[in-house]
Amino acid sequence: MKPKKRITIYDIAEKLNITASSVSRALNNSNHVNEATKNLVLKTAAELNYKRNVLASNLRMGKTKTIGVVVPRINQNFFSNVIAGIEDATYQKGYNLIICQSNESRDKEIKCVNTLINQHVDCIVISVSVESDDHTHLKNVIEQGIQLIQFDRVAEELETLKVINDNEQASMEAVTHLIEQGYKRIALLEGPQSLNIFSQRKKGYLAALKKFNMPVIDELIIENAWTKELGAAATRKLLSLPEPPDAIFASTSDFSALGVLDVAHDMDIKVPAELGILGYANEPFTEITTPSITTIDQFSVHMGKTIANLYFEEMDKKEETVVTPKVISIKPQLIVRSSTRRLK
Amino acid sequence: MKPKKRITIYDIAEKLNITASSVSRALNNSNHVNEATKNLVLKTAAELNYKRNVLASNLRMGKTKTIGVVVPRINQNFFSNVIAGIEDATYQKGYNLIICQSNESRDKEIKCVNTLINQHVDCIVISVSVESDDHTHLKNVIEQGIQLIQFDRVAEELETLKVINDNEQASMEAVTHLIEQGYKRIALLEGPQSLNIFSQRKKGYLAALKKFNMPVIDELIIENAWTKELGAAATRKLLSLPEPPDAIFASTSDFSALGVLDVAHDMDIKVPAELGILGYANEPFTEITTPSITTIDQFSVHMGKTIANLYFEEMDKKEETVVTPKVISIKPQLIVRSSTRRLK
DNA sequence: TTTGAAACCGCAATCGATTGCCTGAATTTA
DNA sequence: TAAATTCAGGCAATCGATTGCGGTTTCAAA
Repeated sequence: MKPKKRITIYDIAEKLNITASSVSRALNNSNHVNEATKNLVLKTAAELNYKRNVLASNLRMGKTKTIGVVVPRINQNFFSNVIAGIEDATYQKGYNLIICQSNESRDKEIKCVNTLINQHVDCIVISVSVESDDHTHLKNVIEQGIQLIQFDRVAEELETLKVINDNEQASMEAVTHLIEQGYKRIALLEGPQSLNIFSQRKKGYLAALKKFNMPVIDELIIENAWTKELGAAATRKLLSLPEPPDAIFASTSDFSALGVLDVAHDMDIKVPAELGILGYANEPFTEITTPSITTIDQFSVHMGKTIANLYFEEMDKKEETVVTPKVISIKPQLIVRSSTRRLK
Repeated sequence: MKPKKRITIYDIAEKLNITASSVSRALNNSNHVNEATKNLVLKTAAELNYKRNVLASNLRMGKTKTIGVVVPRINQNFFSNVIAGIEDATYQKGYNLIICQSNESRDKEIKCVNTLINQHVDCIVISVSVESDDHTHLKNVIEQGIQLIQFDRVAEELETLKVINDNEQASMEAVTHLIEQGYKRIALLEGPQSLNIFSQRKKGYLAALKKFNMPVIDELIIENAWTKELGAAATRKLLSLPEPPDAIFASTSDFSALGVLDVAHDMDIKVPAELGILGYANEPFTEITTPSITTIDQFSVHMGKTIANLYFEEMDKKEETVVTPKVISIKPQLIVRSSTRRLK
């Protein structure tokens, strides 16, 4: 209960009859100290169990070796994996992570970003919320000279570092797979088109249809079906059409694919024979449903590590004048499982 | 690219021809400033878009309004939910969260804790790793005057604030349920007994058997079966016994229960008719397996909020001399699903 | 008009670490 | 031997916000 007094450089200085300046230089391995004194300082620092006061250092240096992360939800598999990846890579370099969740609310996102700016984090990593249409708060980050890295859901018009998935390509491959399995009427569950990831996935869907000269049927495209419940509702609607689809690509998430599967079970529709189901994100549960769900893996932990490494690379070359807003695109992988495999 | 100069209290002071002291007092709503000047300061602060420099304030005040969280793995459903709960509750009070993962390694756990101490966090929230047997690093936290809150997996001998589940009670209810469903030979998959949570669950298992005067059969208790793979291996061993069990309580996690289910499927054993399966943690996937898995919900998000609120309560009464190491126990809830329901 | 007490506000120190500048000593070069 | 470097280390300012102490002003009571 009596907070033990922490040892400062002044304590060390006093003990060795030198000034704090020299102690500081010794601890920072400056070449303006005698090798002998340096060793002496290091030795007594260890003896006294000295720990640098990070607060003081931060204030003086103006940087905090801290990275702020803003995600819609911490407890969503994709995001917690990305965070785990970031943590893993940044930890090794002695960086800390401050985590915020925007809860898909623009207001909270703005507040989170401002908090992080106030905390003087060295870098802000963000995946924007659905509501987020205006991006002045992100521009603020850049104006403050804080490195900004967007991932997954990004504001495309902002020229920042970005780490994204090639959603369009993945989506096209997914739909191609469905077509190759002989599905003829492929429905699409789409998410809010204001988010780049969802509009890209739609593009991929359209591209695949075009490639195979298949018609785009408007009634098979359902807007805003990005939760399990919305996915289920959309499925009921689709399956009651005069000409129902024979496959549903839940491009928004595996959760909506799960909603599709539930409804199929309820209506006694055979998957994959009568209905193919394809999700997105490779949530752990997709492997263990009956039938298991074909989906797309986003390499989320790897994505986190990539983000961290991108930051460190950018730091290393900070003196270079040419600043190119680098975009790293990770190619997701189609994981074919039982819910769409009806050939062979 | 030109980091906009931030406004300080000196800028405000200069503009208003007063000293920084007064500005500071005005901003902190001290009653040692004239109401008029206070308003003037507030007004110009807003005009100049002043933001308090948190680093300076932290240094001066010696506290950071930051809570450090150490968990074995961020991307494990239970922990990410607890974190989400903590974040939710602390955010409202203007606190930040620094997150670390120990990866179940004692070394990394120690390093994480030391980092958090160095960062002068106001509170450390931790769920210890499996490897963690020696707890001097936690004692350090207390010595530094930092509030320590343990949750879920706790070092019982340390007198700290704790938020835990009543594992024994939950486990007993679970086994009671199995017995009531008519299962006669109930196996237990147990985790490392060095962790309190696992030994408590074993106690509950034993207590339930005793209550119903059922014998404890050693060969039905399998040590160290706390992953999906280990759970599967244990199940193969159990089911090849001369007298195999008719129910398996995977007390370690739903993942090991999933391993059990997989093996049952492979061996064409009917669940729940021939084998009852009971897991722990109410992972999302338990609801969607075939059959769905009976499990125990730990109210993880609520647990996170409880942790945060406990901290704030403790802060409020910090002046009081009597410091009682409070323990909050949350009663988990048995969720009965298909994998154990064979009556009615 | 004097006294006393609030009420305001400024001064200067403090929280520790860092760093530019300067001085004196040691060493090298001419 | 004198001049030019180099090297070590000290001084003091700095990063902004906070706060104890003391001084000045204001206003009311005597």
